[in-house]
Amino acid sequence: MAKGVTPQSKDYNAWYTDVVTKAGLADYGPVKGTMVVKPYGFAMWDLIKETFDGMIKETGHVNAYFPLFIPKSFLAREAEHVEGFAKECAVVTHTRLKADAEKGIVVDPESKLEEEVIVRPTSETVIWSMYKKWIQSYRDLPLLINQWANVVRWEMRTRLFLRTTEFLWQEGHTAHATAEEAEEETLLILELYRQLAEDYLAMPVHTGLKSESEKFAGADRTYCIESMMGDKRALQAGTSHNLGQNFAKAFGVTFQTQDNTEELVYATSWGVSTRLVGGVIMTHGDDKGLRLPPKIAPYQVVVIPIFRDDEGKKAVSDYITPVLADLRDQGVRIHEDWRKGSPGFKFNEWEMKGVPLRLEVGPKDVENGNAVLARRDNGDKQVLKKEDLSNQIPAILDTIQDNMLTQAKAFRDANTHTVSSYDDFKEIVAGEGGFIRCGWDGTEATEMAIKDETKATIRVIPFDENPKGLTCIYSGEPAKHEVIFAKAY
RNA sequence: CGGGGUGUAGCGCAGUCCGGUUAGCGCGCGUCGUUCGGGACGACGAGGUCGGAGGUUCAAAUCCUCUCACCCCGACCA
Repeated sequence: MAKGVTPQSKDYNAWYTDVVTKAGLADYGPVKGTMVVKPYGFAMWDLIKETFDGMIKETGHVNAYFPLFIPKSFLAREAEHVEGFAKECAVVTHTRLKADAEKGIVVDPESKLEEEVIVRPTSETVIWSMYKKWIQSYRDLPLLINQWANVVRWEMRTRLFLRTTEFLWQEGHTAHATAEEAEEETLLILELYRQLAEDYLAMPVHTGLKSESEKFAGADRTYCIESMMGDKRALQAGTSHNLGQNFAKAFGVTFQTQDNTEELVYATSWGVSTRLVGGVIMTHGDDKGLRLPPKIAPYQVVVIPIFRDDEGKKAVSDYITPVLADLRDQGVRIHEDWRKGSPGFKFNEWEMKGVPLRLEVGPKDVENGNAVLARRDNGDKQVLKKEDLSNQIPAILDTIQDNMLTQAKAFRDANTHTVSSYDDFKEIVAGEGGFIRCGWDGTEATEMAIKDETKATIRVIPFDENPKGLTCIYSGEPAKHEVIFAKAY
């Protein structure tokens, strides 16, 4: 592994790419814009997945799987939806290749499909085509299905984890008898996303509503969790959509009510993706590399044994193994690095990989009944008695988890500005950056004008807004909403 | 799709302007030895269709033509 990463202050984008590749999270795939998630990165995704999967199951959702391929015509059923996704769809037009003397291998023109098939950019359309078959009566509702899947959006500019041509996510698709229930579901999921982000990823988020121009194509309303990265730009980390009756209309999904009338079904959809991994990297990372919150760290503790020869190695092993067994019994994820090589090298490597706690065990410790524990979140190093390790370490991991959220929140708050003049607004966006809270008159014209002039967009209309007495930052009209502007990923 | 750039060992690069021994360097990799509490060192070694095709020439990584790929910057996006 090459030494170090590009410092954040020098080039944040280079820092990000360095961390992702050097910490062994992901690599570039052979097709432009594709990503190979390497084992260490996938372990993070697995933990995120397990966590959220548990949350949705506790709230009555079930998993299923719908096909990757969708008839092209389905996409066009919902007008806004097609407009939103048509430009980035991969299309399957043929079903086989054949050998060619000159070019080696070519698409067999004989195999052209009657109806072309698209690779799902999201699954609303296939799912609602099926829901039409499955829903007849109010007794079939609510239908609360989720799937863990890959989707393809042919983006022009890609970045590992943040925006790749193919990515992994979960997409929930629910059907309800009433508008109220659908809204309740949308907000329930948003709350689960907030918990996932804050309680597990230690990533503080604003919750709220997207503006019309930023909402999902085909939704009535899009709610989101929005967070601040280390370069003060915003990351949309999860979205929960109230789809109203739009997809029910498009696919003719109706149900019979208790009093025997026919009504259109209400829908929601919601998703979080591998982008969350990128969010964790950019929320917590520093110039030494990754810093992982314990709850989603593949390894919560890395053990660096220090020894000279086989005899010393055995002494350390005999000394520490029972302690590690005890910790593992408590559910602590531990990695032991018994490789040959200098401890200093290993320290740096595991710091790069963001392991929350490092346990150093060497001859001095064996002699004195100690071990050295170093925290990744704040660099603290302390000597602990061997007997204290197995009860102290889980507690310290909790402390680290809390501290990382606190740090991230403090950073976000320190870089959030409340402004009342457009000059100040522009100065902040062009200069130090960060989130800007201000009044907005609620018009798309204002939103677009600000975007054109500054590149900042409305990230969220937060639930905790207080527009009373505010005027629009741009038009000077009375503010309809207090919103958060920022440059976004 | 516009503008800019780069393709030479696993990675990062030099060499190309001005053609000429066996194509180099750093990191990494392998073996052996000494090291080992904050990125150790030595010795030996493996590894190349110089992005691809065609051309000029006694001779091409180097010159010419064509082509492919990727990266960066702009218009779209979880």
